[in-house]
Amino acid sequence: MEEPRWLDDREKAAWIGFLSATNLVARKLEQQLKDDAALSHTQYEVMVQLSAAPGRALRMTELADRLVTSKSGLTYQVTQLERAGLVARRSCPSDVRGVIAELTDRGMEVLREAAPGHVAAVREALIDVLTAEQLDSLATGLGEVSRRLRGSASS
Amino acid sequence: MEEPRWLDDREKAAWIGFLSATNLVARKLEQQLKDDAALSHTQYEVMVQLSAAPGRALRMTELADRLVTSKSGLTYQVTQLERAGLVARRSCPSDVRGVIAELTDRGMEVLREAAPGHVAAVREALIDVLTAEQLDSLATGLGEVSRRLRGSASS
DNA sequence: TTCAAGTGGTTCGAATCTGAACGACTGTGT
DNA sequence: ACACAGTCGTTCAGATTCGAACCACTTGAA
Repeated sequence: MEEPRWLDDREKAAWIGFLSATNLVARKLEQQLKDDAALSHTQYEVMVQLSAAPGRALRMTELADRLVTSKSGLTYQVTQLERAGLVARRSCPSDVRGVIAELTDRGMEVLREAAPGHVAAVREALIDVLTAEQLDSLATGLGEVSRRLRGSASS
Repeated sequence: MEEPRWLDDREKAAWIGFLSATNLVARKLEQQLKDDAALSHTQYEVMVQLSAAPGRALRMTELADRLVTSKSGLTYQVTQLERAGLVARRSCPSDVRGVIAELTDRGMEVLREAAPGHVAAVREALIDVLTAEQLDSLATGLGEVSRRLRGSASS
């Protein structure tokens, strides 16, 4: 049994900062969206992805990958958004099994109304707190972290 | 209605990196702990906090604050850990209302067994991917983010 | 002392998430 | 053509989360 390499002080500080910032920011944004737009963060992210996609539409699996969520979780959320009239399901022309989620006009409108407040909250909680160097480090470092972690996903 | 300050490219990269790294790392560690130690990440964190506290014990509220979770969520998890014999509830001497969660010997043992694998996973997913500068930026920047966000919490 | 306001933890119901199982279909190799 | 492994999205049961309501107790002020 090898003695594990424990985290030194610098590493521990980074890890604790990451852990708590992660939770606190998520919690903050969740609340902001719930209060100001009656949306969960997941729902908001679904809509953002769709709005940026060609034809405002994406396959379910593609969407699940981008959101880093399970397929079943996405099914649930898309159903909720569909009930609210913000997203519509279409069947995929090239694959009968496939389902395409499409942002409706109403969804686009809701997103446009929600976006400014959400961006402001993101700035307040995270972006505007960091220096330019810290921003670059975050982008580069966490970008690399994400790249490596993608490609070991499942269901 | 003011035109909101949208995120520029650097900011957007940082935000997207943060978002996806957050989800991917959480998912990875959740799975590692489930597979290797049959613990959820929340449960593991409860035990880590307790193990580092004087007397291996903390008040419920204090614990909830440290974990950035709701009081009811903590009640649930502590109950689970109690059933598993890893944590015990004691009543608080100085406040009859209070409840103190204490790590049992068995809990300490389980934690000791789980820790090496978990630290290794944390290294692999995050710490060892970053350069020394990025680590410092993370620690400093996200530390500040956390500090600011604490102090607007609720139950 | 006494009262009002606040705190600590639990309980409850509702929402959400996950993995496994499923049914339907695709695509490849033979 | 044909099997057969893989993919797509859904459904299901179970686990977890949250906030609101609640009760018991504490605290501070009158």
